[in-house]
Amino acid sequence: MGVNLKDLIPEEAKMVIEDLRMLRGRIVVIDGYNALYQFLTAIRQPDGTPLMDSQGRITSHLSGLFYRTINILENGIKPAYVFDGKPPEIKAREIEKRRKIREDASKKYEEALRRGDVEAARRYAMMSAKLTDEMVHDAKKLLDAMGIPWIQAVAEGEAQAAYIVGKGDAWASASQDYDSLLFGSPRLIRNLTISGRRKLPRKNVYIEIKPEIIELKKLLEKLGITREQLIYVALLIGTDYNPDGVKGIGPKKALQLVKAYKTLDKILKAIPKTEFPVEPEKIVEYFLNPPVTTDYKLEWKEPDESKIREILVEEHDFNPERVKNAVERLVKAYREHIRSKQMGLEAWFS
DNA sequence: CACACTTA
DNA sequence: TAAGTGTGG
Repeated sequence: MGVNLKDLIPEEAKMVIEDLRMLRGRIVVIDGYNALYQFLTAIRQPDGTPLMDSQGRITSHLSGLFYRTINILENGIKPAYVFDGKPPEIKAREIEKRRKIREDASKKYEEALRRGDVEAARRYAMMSAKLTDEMVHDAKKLLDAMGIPWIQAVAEGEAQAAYIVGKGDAWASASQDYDSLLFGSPRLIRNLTISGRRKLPRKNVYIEIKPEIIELKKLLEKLGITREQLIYVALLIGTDYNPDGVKGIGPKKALQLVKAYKTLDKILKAIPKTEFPVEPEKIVEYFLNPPVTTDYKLEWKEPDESKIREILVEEHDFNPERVKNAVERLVKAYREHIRSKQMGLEAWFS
């Protein structure tokens, strides 16, 4: 589930976005896997059943991707999605851990359904949700039809996003996870792909969720550490490459330790008999120099209405009226915020 | 999560 | 205009 830096981010390093239009004209690289997974888990009936077409194929991820992307475009934000490639070898333990969680949740889901506990069923359905290759494939196809660029990462999407933002080809990365900060993304937007109101788990209370920007430079300044040291902190708390972290060390102690001992060598000496599934040096190296591709281009194109209709209405039984309305909004947003601004003089005279 | 519609 | 409800696929 990524690195949990939540309790370490000082208020001063965060900037709450009151209105998405504040990001007008900015290019944002969205972690596609993270976004799709969120839609897949969130867009469900009360008992946990996802949206499905007449052939029983799940469509929750497509619904979320479609409408949310249009929303983002209407606010003048230029989205690009990045998708994970082959997970690195050092992630094996985390992947196995997730598989186990899904498996257990799947059993509990069936049980909950049997005893008629709708709320529990929903929770376990969310936990057992798996994003398949087919779902990702469908999502890419839909993005193509919408004219939205997507990038295939070599390995970690968050690493690729960080690279693109670092190079200045985009303004920020967007994900619920903090990993892109460790990979060096200068700016991370959280809560971009979730709506304004969200139900607190297990409570019948709704809270306002607003997008927020975390600036890496400010974060490091406020914490008084370097990016390398932030990676050490993550290592102590737990990352995808050592999911259990170090026993007995939470965010607070981790930061203390890193500030006290400063170098990885000394930090490791301060926590003797700690075992790591992967050598810590190797994990640090991966965050500092992950495999990325330089072969990408960010280009927005005119949406192709008939292709969109083909995918959503014909293949997946979306309501034609709803899709038509949404495409109208999409085309309008494209013309207002994207085409006009990326047209050079050349296009004007042709 | 988001749309479409209702309610006040 | 804001918030509540039912439903989407």
